Amino acid sequence: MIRLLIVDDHPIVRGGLRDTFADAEDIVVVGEAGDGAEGVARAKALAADVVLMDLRMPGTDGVAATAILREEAPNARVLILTTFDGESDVLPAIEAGAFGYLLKDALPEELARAVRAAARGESVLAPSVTQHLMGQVRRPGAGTLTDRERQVLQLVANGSSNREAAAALFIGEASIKTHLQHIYDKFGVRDRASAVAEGYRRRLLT
Amino acid sequence: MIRLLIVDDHPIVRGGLRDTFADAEDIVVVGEAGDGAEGVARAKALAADVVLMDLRMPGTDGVAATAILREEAPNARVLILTTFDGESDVLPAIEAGAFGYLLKDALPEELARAVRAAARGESVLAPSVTQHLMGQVRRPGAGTLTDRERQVLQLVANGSSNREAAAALFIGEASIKTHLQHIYDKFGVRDRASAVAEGYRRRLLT
DNA sequence: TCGCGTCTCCACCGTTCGGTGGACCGCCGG
DNA sequence: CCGGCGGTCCACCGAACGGTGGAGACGCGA
Repeated sequence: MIRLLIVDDHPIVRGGLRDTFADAEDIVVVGEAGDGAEGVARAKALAADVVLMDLRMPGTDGVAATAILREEAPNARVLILTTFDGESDVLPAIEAGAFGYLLKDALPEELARAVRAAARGESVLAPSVTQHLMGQVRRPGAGTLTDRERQVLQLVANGSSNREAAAALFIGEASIKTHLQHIYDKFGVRDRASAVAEGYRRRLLT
Repeated sequence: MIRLLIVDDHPIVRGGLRDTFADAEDIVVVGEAGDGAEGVARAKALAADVVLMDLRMPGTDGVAATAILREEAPNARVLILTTFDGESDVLPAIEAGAFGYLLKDALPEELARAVRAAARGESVLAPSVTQHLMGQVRRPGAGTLTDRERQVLQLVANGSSNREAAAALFIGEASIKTHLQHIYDKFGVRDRASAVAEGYRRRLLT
């Protein structure tokens, strides 16, 4: 019998998931949690085998909770279940130790299969996620901005001139220009406006 | 008895919603749909009183479906139910004729109350939505770009200089500059980079 | 230990951009 | 019928930006 814990901040989604596993005779939902911290606590207290975890949650989010669980309850296999197939969250989640990454589009049967696979220690990825993951591995580094570059781009998107961005980061204007040049190179663009656009398209900016 | 139709592309969410209304004796879920077009068809066929509609769906999205329903089934009251409290979707949805705008954070009881209110012809808005709506009404028209301005902004986001954008639209460079100035005024920004950022935030750009 | 990546900074130059204050036209609605 | 809005265009100026080609310092991993 697989002991399953559901972690999602939406009561409706929790209800739907609980329902989904009601028919599965080899899976029992041992508990629910509404945020990451609660999820970690319950996973330990209830000795969950598999944790179905939402990514976007108030407070401790899914990635952080997954990382904590890897440390404190290594027996619990985490399955990420999210609405977004946006590229940005996949890698952090997997780095944090998630066993799978599923989309909420998934059919109930797919979910049950994924839970069983995770319980066996196998990995399950949604097709679109697999594709994206391959794309990442293929170009290691390229197309990824450094932390500093992201900061600069965010400031520029918020209306900072080079001078203002420099002041905000306590560095020289020349450094801002260098960072921007590197961003242009990585994105294949020629000016700050399209760099900002590309930043939004790659979901690096909010 | 209130006849309720659920329109959402996620089976899990549909299941959770169906569950939510199982207890309500004055509400009966008469059907479900997985996209906007299907939702419109079912709303008409099933004579739904209230339609609980997700915004983000493949194909016909919630806003489009709402607009069609206003035309073809004016008796059906549409309640938008979405994960995002992002500013961008509220106005289009309400303009399209939605009776309410709720977030999926809502508790089951709140949902039931909202459905009953909509059936009575009242409007229900999530608190954060109300706040945003007031902010919008305060500046009527301001913040909306004209078609031409959107075209210019899109070109700029794609890396065009003023000269290139002018060539693309077969107008003079001076006109591009004028359009950009108007965009800056409307957005409250000072340069093209942050105008592009604002364009993405308002979901005017893709 | 030796690279490689990251972050920092410099100078110079041409080009582009942003700000301002206009102007004219066509169209629609009061 | 006239005002407002959207679209087009003009000139001028200073400031900011983009391009180039460097360079030194640090830390991490091979």
